[in-house]
Amino acid sequence: MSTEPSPSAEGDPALIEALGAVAFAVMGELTKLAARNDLSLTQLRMVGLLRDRTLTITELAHALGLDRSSVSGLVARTEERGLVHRLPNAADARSVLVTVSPQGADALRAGLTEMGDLLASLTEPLSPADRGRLAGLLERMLEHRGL
Amino acid sequence: MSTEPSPSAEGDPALIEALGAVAFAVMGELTKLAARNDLSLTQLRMVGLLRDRTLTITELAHALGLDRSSVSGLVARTEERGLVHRLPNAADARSVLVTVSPQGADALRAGLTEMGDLLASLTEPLSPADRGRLAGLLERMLEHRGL
DNA sequence: TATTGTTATACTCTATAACTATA
DNA sequence: TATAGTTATAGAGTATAACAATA
Repeated sequence: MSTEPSPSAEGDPALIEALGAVAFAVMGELTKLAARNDLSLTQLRMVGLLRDRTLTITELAHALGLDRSSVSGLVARTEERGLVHRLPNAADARSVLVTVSPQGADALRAGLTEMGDLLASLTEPLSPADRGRLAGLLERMLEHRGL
Repeated sequence: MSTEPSPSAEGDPALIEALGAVAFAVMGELTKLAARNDLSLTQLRMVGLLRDRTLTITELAHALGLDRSSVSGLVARTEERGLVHRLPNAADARSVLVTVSPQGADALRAGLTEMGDLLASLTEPLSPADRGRLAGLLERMLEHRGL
């Protein structure tokens, strides 16, 4: 091994290729899944984030990695479909609390069920033991990034 | 184990969660990477597909999972930026052959280098042996789907 | 002054439907 | 008739900049 840092550490080309391909495959399937439930992928993500909590526009923007203005429109469109509500924040009159409506919770439940089926089918070629190994490896990657 | 088929085989919830989270993380990073290179993710994907071959609009649409009309506009925008060219197809006057320009090849090279760094950093918490295991598991999932 | 959310604007991506040129 | 590509149209997603209300 070189003693110099490797600015372009190409790593394992096969792994890079596989990670990218799996990411595209999973995202593609998730997008189709959301569309089947008459949602955009971003809307599904947002409803998922709100499943067990209430967030402000700014907090949502941070969690989704989007600009506040993007989230403002996203919430407006999702609210028009009756999946979320905007409530006044008693603690700060400038901000808005976004919550999931009962209808949104139903949509999320349906989406999550489908997602489970989908990802289960993706990992179907693996043995239960290998699935556990895969989960462990992925989780270690995520933990390291604070996810 | 039950003798009945499981219509909603929830599989391993931890694995499902991890797969989704990794897919979002990878896609997010790839999107930012493309943006840094002044490209959309779709444009980067397309240029990548054309790296070592020439494809028609219809073939591109199939490879990208998009409608031909979407690809038509995509190619037009990408051509405006000088990254691809449209050439007549001598074998069939109806169709168009899309190729990467030298400028597109440069952009792709830069993008791929960054992508290598990026995914290498994502898998950095894993030992080389674990990276090999991860690549093997992912590849088995992909092979099973004909990817 | 700083922050929260919204709006105006502009662009990309995507699909459906209708069209043309060619096969 | 069937296929390849384009165009018109529409809607979602996204960002930047400017703004009003509140802190």
